[in-house]
Amino acid sequence: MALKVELSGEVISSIKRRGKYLIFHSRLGSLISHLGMSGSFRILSNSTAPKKHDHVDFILENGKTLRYNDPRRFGCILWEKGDAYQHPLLSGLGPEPLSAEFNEDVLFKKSRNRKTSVKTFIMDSKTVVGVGNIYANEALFSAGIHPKRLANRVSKKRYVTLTHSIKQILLRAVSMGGTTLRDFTNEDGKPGYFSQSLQVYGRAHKPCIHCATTLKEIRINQRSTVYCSKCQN
DNA sequence: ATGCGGACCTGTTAGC
DNA sequence: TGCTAACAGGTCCGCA
Repeated sequence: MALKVELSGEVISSIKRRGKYLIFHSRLGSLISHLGMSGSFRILSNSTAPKKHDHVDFILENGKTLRYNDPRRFGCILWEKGDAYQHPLLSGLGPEPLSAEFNEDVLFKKSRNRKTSVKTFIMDSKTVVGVGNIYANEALFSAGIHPKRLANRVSKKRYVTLTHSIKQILLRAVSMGGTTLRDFTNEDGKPGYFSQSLQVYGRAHKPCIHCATTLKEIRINQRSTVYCSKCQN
């Protein structure tokens, strides 16, 4: 039972981001979208023929079309006529990683009753948003913390370091246009260059850049986890 | 409440 | 070279 929304003539008043969700605001309500692992929005001329995995077009009055493409279909587009931030997918999200609300005190406090691994903990969107598998791996290496260490067994001092690492890695990755592993590109169709700066992710069985120990790879929650057994504990 | 495994879907790559 | 299996950047859900 699809929800039908009449958007003809509606004005997109703003486009915001919360975590990895995009929110298109208009007078009637908000469109909430997530790109999943493979989704993209592109601006095209109205006459551009659809290609494989194009799913949604927003025909704009300036002769352009905003087109949503998602091969793997892990992404979504939802309509919320009320307050988008009260939507169940958004209401429980933790702080933005680059905001002042994300700091060592908050992270440490949240960790105290958590018996899961610190990697799972920082990838949990209720803890903090924006830390995906790649950046979790990189941040833990940078902070010298073993990914399987329990969240409640990480000291305050180390959460200070970890908080700093998360912020710094995300800032650097964003400034370099993100991390292209396969086919991700930015709005100009160019790849992100942070993959060239990755220190552990994708480097399993290669030498640690600090101590030359062979990097180990394990699975945590079915996600690839690479770390240095000497530098991280 | 928390933690874990499974699910969603398709394309690419690794391995036989 | 060709087929098959495993794996991939995310995150929600349901069950224990």
